[in-house]
Amino acid sequence: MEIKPTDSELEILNILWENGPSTVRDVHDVLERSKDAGYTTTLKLMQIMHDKKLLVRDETARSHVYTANISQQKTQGQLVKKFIDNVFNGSASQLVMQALGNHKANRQELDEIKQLLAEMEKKMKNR
Amino acid sequence: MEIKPTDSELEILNILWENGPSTVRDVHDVLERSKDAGYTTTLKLMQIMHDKKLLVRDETARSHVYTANISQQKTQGQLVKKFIDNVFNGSASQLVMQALGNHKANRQELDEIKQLLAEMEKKMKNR
DNA sequence: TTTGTTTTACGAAAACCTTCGTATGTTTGC
DNA sequence: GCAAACATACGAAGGTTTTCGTAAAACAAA
Repeated sequence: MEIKPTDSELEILNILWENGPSTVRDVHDVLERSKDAGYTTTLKLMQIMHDKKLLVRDETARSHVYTANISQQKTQGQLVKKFIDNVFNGSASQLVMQALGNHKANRQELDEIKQLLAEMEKKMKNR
Repeated sequence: MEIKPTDSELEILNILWENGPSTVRDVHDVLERSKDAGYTTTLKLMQIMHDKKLLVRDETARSHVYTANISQQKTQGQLVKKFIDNVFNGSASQLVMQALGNHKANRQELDEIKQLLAEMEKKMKNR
């Protein structure tokens, strides 16, 4: 099952993942803070995402309540995989180098990454 | 200066970065191995990329010779930045975790990343 | 020279994404 | 009840990307 949300769709998915089930109005209010778009634009986008099964909705109330129908984890995973293939010819570590090199991570983030690396090393030895 | 090649354009850029200056025929032959597209499609794409200044070309010979006009480094950097913003709300380390978690890097790659991490830590302390 | 191959240029169709206007129906508050 | 506010549905315009057919020019070989 291929997942490839567009940039606009990703914006909406991010809001839904963050805030949980929301109406078009809810999403639009968040979107409006960073973007300039009409209400019906957001509505239309979410309707199309519903058609594409990216969202499910509860039509009980007049204001439909939308929920993301794909997990953030899985979506990010697929997008990263595709990105690595397209941009780094399949080399994950090259992507990591780029990401770490250009963006300064803070102490906590560095510690988390170090820990992950340590775990990966352990797994490699145990084989 | 905003750079945002499409996926198709990126395929061509990757070939040019890999192989150096090439004719449309050269690029198309490579492309054909992994994709199914007509020659004029590749031609048109490269002409458009030329219009967009993504490529430069030498028209001396009948078969024009195209060269990438943006560096792989810089392009990857911009794409990673945009990707992190869109998909991981700006958190580079989250991307790193995803990339490292799902794709298994080999020993050498792990070492390179460890070294990079060490350097970043050193820089943090010296401040 | 003539025929066939290769190349560029160009137009246009098809698909997709984004945006918005308008119609229509529902709800709320006075 | 009625006007104002709010919601959905829908069509269509405008933009971009991808694809391909066709024409014209350059070249190669017989």
